[in-house]
Amino acid sequence: MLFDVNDKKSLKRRDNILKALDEKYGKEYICYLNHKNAWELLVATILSAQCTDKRVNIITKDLFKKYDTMEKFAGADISDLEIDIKQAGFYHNKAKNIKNAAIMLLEKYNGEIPSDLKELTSLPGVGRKTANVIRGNIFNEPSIVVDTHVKRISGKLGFTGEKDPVKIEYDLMKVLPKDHWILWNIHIITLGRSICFARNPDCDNCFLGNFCPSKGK
DNA sequence: CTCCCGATAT
DNA sequence: ATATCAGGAG
Repeated sequence: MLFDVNDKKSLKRRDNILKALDEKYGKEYICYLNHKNAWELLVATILSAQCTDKRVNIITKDLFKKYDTMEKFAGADISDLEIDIKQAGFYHNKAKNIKNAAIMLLEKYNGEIPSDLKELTSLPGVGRKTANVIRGNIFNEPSIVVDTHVKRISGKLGFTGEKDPVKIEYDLMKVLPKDHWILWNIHIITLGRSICFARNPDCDNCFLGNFCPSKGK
């Protein structure tokens, strides 16, 4: 049961889902990663790859005290930084990427975080998902973040049949009204962590009910 | 497609 | 033991 932009029932079902999400979770652009500025959000988002945001917030609490400027990350001893972020997993890559991203930002961007997708993804460790988090959260640019929850649940809801995150992003751009692009990720993460679990979705207690074609599966 | 990788829940 | 977690790069 795939979404069809020319089908009134599809549009109605989409609107019902968006309305239910808005009423349940609100329309505020909340962020689950603790940060005080754009750079800290970038670091936290790099760390969040294949790691819970809860764990990231534990790590960054001390990390952002020890490295309180971009310059300190740029000059960090890589072995020390690896230990500081080890609990996030993939720590060799992440430590190197965070340090090199800081260096590149200071050299090429005067220490400012760019808003352009190409410029953001040119930074080491920053892919499309991380770049869109920054664009949406820091610059308020309509952008769809396709993470593991959006990938899984957008498929369940019949909003995409794709598996490639970029194709999913383009499908969702057609399905979702632009004022819900940023909200979609926030709402779907909240839903995915509380009801629509990856392992064992709690369909019986899901407020989307029959709006979801995958109910009970 | 594979590798990177620790912490937690089931 | 295994699946999963705000993915990215080679």
